Amino acid sequence: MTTIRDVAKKAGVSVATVSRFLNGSGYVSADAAKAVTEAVEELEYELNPVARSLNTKRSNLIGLILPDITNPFFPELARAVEDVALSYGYTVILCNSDEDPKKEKNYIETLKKKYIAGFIVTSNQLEAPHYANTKLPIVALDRAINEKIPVVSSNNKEGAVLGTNALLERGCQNILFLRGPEALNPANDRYDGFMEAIGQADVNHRIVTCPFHYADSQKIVERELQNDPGIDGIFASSDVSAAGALKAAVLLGRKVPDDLQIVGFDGIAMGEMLSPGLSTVAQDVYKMGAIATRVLIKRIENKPVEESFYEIPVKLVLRGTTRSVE
Amino acid sequence: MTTIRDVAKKAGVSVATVSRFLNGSGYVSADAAKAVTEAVEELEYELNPVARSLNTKRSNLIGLILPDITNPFFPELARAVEDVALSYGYTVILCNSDEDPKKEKNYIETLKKKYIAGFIVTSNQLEAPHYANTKLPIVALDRAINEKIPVVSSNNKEGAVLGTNALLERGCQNILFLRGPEALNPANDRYDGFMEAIGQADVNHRIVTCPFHYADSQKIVERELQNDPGIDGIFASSDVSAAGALKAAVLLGRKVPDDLQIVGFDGIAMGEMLSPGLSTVAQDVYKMGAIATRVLIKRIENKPVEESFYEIPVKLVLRGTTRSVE
DNA sequence: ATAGTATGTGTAACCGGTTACACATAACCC
DNA sequence: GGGTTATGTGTAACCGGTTACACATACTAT
Repeated sequence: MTTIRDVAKKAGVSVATVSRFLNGSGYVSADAAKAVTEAVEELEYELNPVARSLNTKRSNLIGLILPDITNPFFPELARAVEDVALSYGYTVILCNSDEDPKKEKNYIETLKKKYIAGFIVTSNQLEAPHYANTKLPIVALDRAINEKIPVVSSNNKEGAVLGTNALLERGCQNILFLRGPEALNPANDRYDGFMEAIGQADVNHRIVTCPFHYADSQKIVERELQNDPGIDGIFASSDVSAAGALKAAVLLGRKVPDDLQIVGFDGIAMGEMLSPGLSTVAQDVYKMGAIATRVLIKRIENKPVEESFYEIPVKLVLRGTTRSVE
Repeated sequence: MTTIRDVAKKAGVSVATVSRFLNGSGYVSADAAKAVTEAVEELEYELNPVARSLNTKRSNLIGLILPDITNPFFPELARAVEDVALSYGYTVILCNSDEDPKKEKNYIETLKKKYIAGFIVTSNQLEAPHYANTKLPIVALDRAINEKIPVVSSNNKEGAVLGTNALLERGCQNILFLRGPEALNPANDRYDGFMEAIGQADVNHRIVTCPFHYADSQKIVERELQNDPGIDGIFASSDVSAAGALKAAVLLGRKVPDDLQIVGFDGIAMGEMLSPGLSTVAQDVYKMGAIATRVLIKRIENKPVEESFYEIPVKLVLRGTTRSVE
């Protein structure tokens, strides 16, 4: 392996000059620059990032902490993070937290020792003391950790208004709202949006809390549909719940969208594959991940970050579970 | 930050002794061991992995190279890899290759410089010269790179026999087989299995090559169903294709499973959410990932690896797209 | 002419571990 | 008793970079 000393020898300069040239730090004359460039070329020198890390206490590693990559919401996010990270020369470490603060903390400690450059955190934990006192750059998704940590999230409330209105405009008179877990910020924002929109309409509605879990949602909706056969619209706080609702509706013989219309929230790929296709409030997950990563890298590189709160617009995607508006 | 020298001083021994104790290498007396243990405890010393890496030229980083985490097959695999890696003290770096040899190679080179411990490679590229000459431990998924690299794959051929027979036993007389891309080993094995099973039956069949892509599969199947309305069974080489087939069938008004039965291959979570639920030949993706990771870690740690070829059994999962057998 | 600043470079210490080697003592064997 | 081997430890070099500091020269301003 060729080292910086080999390069220095070949170029006839000192290692300090080589290092300065390579890092663009300090003064290097044109002559020296040329000699070093040539030596690097000839020796096919490549800098050893581990050696560098050891004394700069920095690296180009980014930790991506998310609850579970298996949750269909996260792969696209991870993909975005990885794409952007790669384009800036960073490498992504995947950390499934299972929403367990111990696991999160453990990862943070472990990766700190590796001089990790920063973290992107998608966690549902509302309290996160272990993030607060870290000096490391962090960007949060969907959840504010504290004022100093930038947050990227969807415009959840507006999305919920959009989704609710989609059902109202299509004539729903008896709407079931599947509220997400109360511990989740985004779920609460969606709830607020639903309440706002429904408050301005004169229709029946019922609110049920429902985890972002397929089978559970299906069961809950089956029960609700049996209790109240008059339900003609369901707005679910997640696509997975909406898929469960659709399944329940089909099993109970409801005609979707004729007798019952369903709108989900998230915009995961699966929605398109259902029959009928799932109407949903689609988040731009890729964009969220990409922006979060760019902001993180700016912070890592001490470049100015304009804002600390990024709200990504959502988009209503109408497919088969809603009727065309008359 | 406390260093090994602080510990040595506190324990009244040399750094060499501390290092030997910490690594379990060389001789360390009981007295010295005790003194070091106590010093470590008191100083809350934690070894710096970067410094260690620099001269051992090793790390506890594992590279996971896969085509695209967004493909529903991979999240579960990634999850398994991460779980097992974590339990052995390794950390996973996520690499989306897009099946582009340049990207793969780039990742390998980049991570080699970080002294990565090994790679798990899920690639569809049949040729992979850049893996062959690496001295790094590698485990391949679904595809043989060369004789020295262990492979973990599903029992694809047997799975295809299972899936085909499921349709035959349920009375299908005119089966459409959606063959996967010819560049993929697993797809070819599934093709072989289909051919074997169909060869022993006296039914019509037709084979169409079809990418593992939802919308494309849907289009292809729409066309096929229109050309030959007599098709009463579809065996798809992937669940995504099966989902496309199901969508096509629904759009064309075919009754599934009464007039047309469908079986997929993969066992991704989405299959359950479709209506009717997708019958499929399920791979144990988590197990594949877990085994691959364990084998890799054994190789990394120079422990004996029994075999170099692991075939994980598949399981026929019958849901709503097939009838109950009469 | 002279101080002061900008430019340019090299030496050597340092980051925090590992390990080759030298050396010392104890145990074992014939 | 003397040679071998096993046990135990410390010193210092090394992994491959970065950077503080000292020093040298060129340019600018007064």
